[in-house]
Amino acid sequence: MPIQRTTYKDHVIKYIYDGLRENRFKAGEKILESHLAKELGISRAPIREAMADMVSAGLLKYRPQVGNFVASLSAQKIIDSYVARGVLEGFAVAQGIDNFTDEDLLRLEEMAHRMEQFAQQGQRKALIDIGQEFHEELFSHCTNAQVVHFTEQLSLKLHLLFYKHWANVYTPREIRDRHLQIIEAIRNKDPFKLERLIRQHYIDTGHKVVDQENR
Amino acid sequence: MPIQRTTYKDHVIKYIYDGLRENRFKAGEKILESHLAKELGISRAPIREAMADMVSAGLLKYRPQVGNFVASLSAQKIIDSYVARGVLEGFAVAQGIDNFTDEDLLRLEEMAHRMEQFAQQGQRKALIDIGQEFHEELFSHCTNAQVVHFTEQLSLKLHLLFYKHWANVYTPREIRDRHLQIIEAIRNKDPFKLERLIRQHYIDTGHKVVDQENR
DNA sequence: ACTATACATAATGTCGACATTCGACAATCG
DNA sequence: CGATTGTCGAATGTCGACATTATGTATAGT
Repeated sequence: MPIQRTTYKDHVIKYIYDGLRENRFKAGEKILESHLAKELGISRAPIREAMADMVSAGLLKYRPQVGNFVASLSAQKIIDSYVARGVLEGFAVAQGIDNFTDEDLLRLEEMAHRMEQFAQQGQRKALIDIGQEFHEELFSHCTNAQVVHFTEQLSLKLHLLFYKHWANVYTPREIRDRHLQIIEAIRNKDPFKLERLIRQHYIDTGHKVVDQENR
Repeated sequence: MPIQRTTYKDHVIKYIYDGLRENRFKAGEKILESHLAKELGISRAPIREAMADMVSAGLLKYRPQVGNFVASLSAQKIIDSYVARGVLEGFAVAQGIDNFTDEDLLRLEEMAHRMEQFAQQGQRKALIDIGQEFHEELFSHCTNAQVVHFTEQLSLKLHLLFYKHWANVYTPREIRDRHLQIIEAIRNKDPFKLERLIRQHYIDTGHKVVDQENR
């Protein structure tokens, strides 16, 4: 694997992203280039580039001649993002339905059960990591680069919400069963049902996250 | 409509975009910042920002410490993009199927017939403009901001190919009939068929564009 | 007291220059 | 002669400063 030289921009992106996750940058708040520049001891150039990147990722909002603001995710936008993800992932997985081997399915089943355990034990981070792994495995058979790209873009945005709420949205058994249902649909080689199932799963999750958010 | 102050970056984006359309920038070719800077008589800063934007739009490819290159759209990538667009637009239109009025449908039908005429008369630009209008009308009832965003991003990329090939991909009658089919599915209030229809339409188009490209 | 204008402050947009890194060619060695 | 290493030019990454613009405040006018 070719290592790639890390530039200041990447550090700044990570810095802002972590700040968003830790809620140090609050929704709607303006992020001053000069503040970050002084804070990180670098010039404004790499900071501008980093923020431009995060704007295109949907994490920041940019107003010309004014500056960059933390994107405020309204309930509707959250739902829209989850729906979009469901549409894309539903298609992606259904499209590659014939490429799953029995071993893939066993591995996925094992993950589903481990997720249940972690959820029972309240191990948030482990649960989220396995969840990520599960969906990466699902996606691994998708050959459509464009769909993969969009989905990754969405992941970046939704991961912030995931991290805050996902662990509380479903009971451990629900988590297990929802994932087992998907596996079952793959096993039955029913792409239409599989696509509908995944799409609906994300729609449900979106609504639940919003409910959790308005608390 | 609030006018927004135009900055150098926007001009540069348009400049590069036009260059791509006119094939002055060839696929795989490197675009030098200093070259554009001298050519446009401005500094490198706005040019860097413009190119970063086009990278996130998928029109350029960026290699750290090396520079920006014109994204070379392989046959597979072209197909992938059309498929992705079909998936998104299929969902978007189907989701808003109940919001179409009879007048909307009549207007769409009229467009379909005008498209046939323009195609017969070889009026490429008019044909493409109407086509754009048709799809905007379809999309106008989609309330999912995220889906709309992705689709706009794709439009930017596909429009380049559209502009080169679309007019030659279908016969005038095919153009009319394909669009009338979509209208008919809306009229029948059958969201599942509608979604499949639109998705398949883009998949077909993608393959035909690729065939046209390899000539 | 309220509106409108003018001003002051501060942030963004842009610039030119320097530092670092890449890619190609030349030189060296086996 | 092929491969590796060294060198050099050029392009990107970053910087600090200046120009332009937005926002808030003070002032003037009715």
